[in-house]
Amino acid sequence: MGRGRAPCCEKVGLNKGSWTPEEDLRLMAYIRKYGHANWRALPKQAGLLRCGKSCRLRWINYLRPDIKRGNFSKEEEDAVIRLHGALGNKWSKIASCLPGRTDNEIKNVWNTHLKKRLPKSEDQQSSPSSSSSAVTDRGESKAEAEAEPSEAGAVEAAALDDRIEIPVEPDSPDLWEMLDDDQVVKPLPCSSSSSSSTTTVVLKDPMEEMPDISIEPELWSIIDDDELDVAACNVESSGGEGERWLACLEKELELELWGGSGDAVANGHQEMAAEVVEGGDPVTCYFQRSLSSSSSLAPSR
DNA sequence: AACGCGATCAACCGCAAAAAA
DNA sequence: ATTTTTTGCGGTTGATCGCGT
Repeated sequence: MGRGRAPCCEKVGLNKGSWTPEEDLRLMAYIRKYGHANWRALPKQAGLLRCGKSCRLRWINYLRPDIKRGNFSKEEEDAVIRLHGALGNKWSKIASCLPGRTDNEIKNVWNTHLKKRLPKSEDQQSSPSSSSSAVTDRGESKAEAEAEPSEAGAVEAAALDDRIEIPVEPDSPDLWEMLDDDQVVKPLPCSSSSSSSTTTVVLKDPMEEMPDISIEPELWSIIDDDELDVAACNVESSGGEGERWLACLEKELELELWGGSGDAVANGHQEMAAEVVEGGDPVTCYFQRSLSSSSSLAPSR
């Protein structure tokens, strides 16, 4: 092993600053397909000129599909104030009590709105002694709110009205391996009407919470360069370019991941995994593969 | 219309903790 | 048990926007 602490990434030649739509696309596509087991290796495998740390931050604070966007409600603000009184500047702890809100977002809201709104005396008022009765905006106990997100399933699921239900072959372990925990709400037993050999997995709909992104024409040509058949998406034009792009991404990924039939799709994933190991660009590979198999994957509508 | 200023928020930086070797 | 690597956290910065003068 090397001496001393290695830098988190090779800083030279890496992009900094705001993320471009193409970078977002690459990161989303990669994580949805392969997850984020190793942030350090992720940028290279995803073909991103970014530090792993930067990718992680972008995913957690912006691209994660369960991010709640928009202004904080009064209840959320109250919860932040109470929790800050109990926990102090433990933004990640506070964020864990507010599903869909990130530590960064809460920190910003506190520093820009809530801190100055509080009377000076009230800064000390919400003391940790009140923590036993500290409740979130939904009235759950603090202990409950701090439970693992996956264990707060009922609460989380209640906030997710729109989902994608996808039949998955139970005897395709590689498919299950690729299911990101963040994406899976819960497995559902199949109804009697559906095939007895499949299990339905409920994914959060990433389209639901996505911000509007205006897409430069250049991005389409970039995607075209990767041979993504945009026209095949056939998304209604009323959705706007951002929605069109995201819907296209969603459709492509879902179709490639789940829409194909059985073994062919599973074999494709194994091949792709091998390409990743060999240092290829999985996103580009994905798009290229998508094209080559588009005849069987093309949406019918 | 132009300028200055404050507010907002995404992203970066450095450190510490946790995990792995 | 120690060292190295990776991840996560909190503080801070910088770009952008909107409002007032």
